[in-house]
Amino acid sequence: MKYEEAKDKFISTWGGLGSLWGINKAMAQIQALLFISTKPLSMEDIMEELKISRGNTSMNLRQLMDWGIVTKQLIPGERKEYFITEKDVQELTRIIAKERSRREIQPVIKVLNDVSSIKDDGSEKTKELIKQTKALHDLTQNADGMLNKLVTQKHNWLTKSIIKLLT
Amino acid sequence: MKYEEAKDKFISTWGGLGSLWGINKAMAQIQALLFISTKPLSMEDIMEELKISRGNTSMNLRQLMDWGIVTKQLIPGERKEYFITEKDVQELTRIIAKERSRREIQPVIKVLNDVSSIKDDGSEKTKELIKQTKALHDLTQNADGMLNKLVTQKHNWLTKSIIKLLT
DNA sequence: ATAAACTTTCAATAATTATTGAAAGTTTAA
DNA sequence: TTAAACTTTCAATAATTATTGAAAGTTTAT
Repeated sequence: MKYEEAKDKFISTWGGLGSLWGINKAMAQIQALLFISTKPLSMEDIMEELKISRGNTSMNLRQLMDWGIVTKQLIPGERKEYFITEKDVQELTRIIAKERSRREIQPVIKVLNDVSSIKDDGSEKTKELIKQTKALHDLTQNADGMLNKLVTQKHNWLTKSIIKLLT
Repeated sequence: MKYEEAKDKFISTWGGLGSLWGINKAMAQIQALLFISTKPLSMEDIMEELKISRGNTSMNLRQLMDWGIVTKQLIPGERKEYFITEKDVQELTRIIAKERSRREIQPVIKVLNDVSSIKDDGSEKTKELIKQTKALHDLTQNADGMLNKLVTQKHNWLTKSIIKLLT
């Protein structure tokens, strides 16, 4: 496999994974492109490389910046804006996990908590609703908490050895 | 909040979460409905409760069975097929994690491995592609391995205490 | 102040994905 | 074997989501 082919394969696979996760394809592809680029890229560069429109590029870059994954890089003497992405995968994971937790998991935990807190009127179906949503609530909360802990703290010897144990 | 309202809220929230994950809304809602039901439900029951068509119900039930989350329950003397879902959240998580790993994560690991294995021609951009996809490969593989470990093994004292530590 | 260089916005359109419903298929009972 | 009871399939359609491109907006240099 040659460089160009490998690059395209990486970008399109990463893009596909993104859309599978509710992150849109263009957004994932822009991130992928920046991730393997050796230098900051302009909007023009990105449009050309991925063959997407100016508007699309602009909107998705802004989203990536909202997420905190991509930042502007001003190059002295240049009028254009250039962009770079976080290159450390550990840090990237941390940001993504945190953002997904905030946007997706937290609201679900809230609803599960509300639903599982309805008054028990003694009927079998109410009991079941309470019991099952409570179980889901606890699980979701634990999983989310674990994810944040694992991912937030820079790896110290303890987490390192735990991961070793589990891996 | 009354039972009916709580039920609807749960089903629609769960459905929304599903679509956020690339699982379609109807599929997630059917699972949610079965999850809080006190008895097996027929296709008719599901169609009526969720106001979706027969075809839609049939297809999505089949998908849920493919995933191993829902099973047919034959009721003696009844002609119709009835359905139930796994009620233990721990087990549900195990099944879903395994399935997502198989369908989504594994193919990505493979591509990352292929891409990061291209021949190093000495150029800076090739080096960067190899380095970054390798980092992503390792991370993805570790995360996937951890997920499987955490989720596959029934909780014994060790994992329980690790979770306590992390939570 | 003006214009060139660039970015953002957003209504229109295209692409994708989900849903319907009716015809075809299957199973069971008599 | 026939017909009723039920399920599956799939082409058509609807709903949703992504993308374009040109007009409006902004910033910088002169």
